[in-house]
Amino acid sequence: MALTQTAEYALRAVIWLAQHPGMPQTKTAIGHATQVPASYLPKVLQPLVRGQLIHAQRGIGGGYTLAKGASETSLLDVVNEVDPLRPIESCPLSLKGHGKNLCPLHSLLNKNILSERARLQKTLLSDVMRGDSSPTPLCDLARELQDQAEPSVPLND
Amino acid sequence: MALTQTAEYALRAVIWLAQHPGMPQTKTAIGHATQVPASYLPKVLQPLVRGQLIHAQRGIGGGYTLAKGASETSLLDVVNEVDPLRPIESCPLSLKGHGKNLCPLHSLLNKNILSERARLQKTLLSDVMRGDSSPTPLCDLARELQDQAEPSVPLND
DNA sequence: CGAGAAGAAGATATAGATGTCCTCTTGTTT
DNA sequence: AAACAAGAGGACATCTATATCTTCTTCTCG
Repeated sequence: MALTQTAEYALRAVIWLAQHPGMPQTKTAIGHATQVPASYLPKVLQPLVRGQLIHAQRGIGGGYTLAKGASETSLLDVVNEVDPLRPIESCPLSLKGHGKNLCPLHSLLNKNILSERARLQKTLLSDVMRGDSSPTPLCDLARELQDQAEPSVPLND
Repeated sequence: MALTQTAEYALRAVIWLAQHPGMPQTKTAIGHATQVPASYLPKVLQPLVRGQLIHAQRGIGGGYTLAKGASETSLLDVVNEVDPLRPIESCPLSLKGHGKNLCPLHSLLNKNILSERARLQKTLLSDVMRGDSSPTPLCDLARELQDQAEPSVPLND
């Protein structure tokens, strides 16, 4: 997989937040809607809080909210907080960096990383909130869960 | 990292083999030259043997050799044997596949995977054997080690 | 044919990513 | 101020990728 599981989780959660501006979402709500383990969400989202991408509010009525507008945050911003996507600076084979001279292999691998970064950077949260081709922002399941209203008998946590 | 460590190891080893056609390279030689743990190399290379990309010869004078010509094997062929790079078929959120309808997020992530695949597929071993910009095939260290002739006192395996 | 060199294969260790749980702190509401 | 809801943070469990080691099989050479 290109991204780590944790990065995937962070993206799903933040997209969910973007879809609910001004309405704090608890970890339980987010976890349920995006199929991320609710007990793991604080771990995932905490770097985003530190990075000022989202805001966490304690107390009754609290939860997580997006810190900025959906069109001011790129997917790369999110990914970089939880799982920094670094270009290859120097060949892993040599202890001393080669400076900019990567061997052909690592030069190619680096192109992949750079292109992946570029695509993530170019894409804003607002770009993935509504589908052009597909109708649902995250996926049908999430949408269905949302429509069901809050479950009266919440699953464990 | 985009590729797993194991995939990186496999690529380094196979490139090394491509640089020594017809000369069987032992795991010790490969490991030393490419900075891959020699004790781990059989694990890494075995899928490539099964996939007919390389050939393993036992006995004195044995070792690993490339099965085909350097321009008949792509980097993707190698990567796919040790760490298959699969496109996203269906949204991970939904248990039932959505068919081709990925949500905007996974559609984007999938584009990254496809573009990575395409670049790896387009690149043949012969393309990374000699550098256009950088002079050394793998990296300086590997080249230097090669030039030192076989070490008279081999490091532990 | 016998000895030694080399890969094959499985058991076992280690490290890091992932996930859970419990306690503490913070903030809101009454 | 008291009660409670909610995130913060650390201890701990689990799973997977990575790495090692030992034994077995196969092959080459004398």
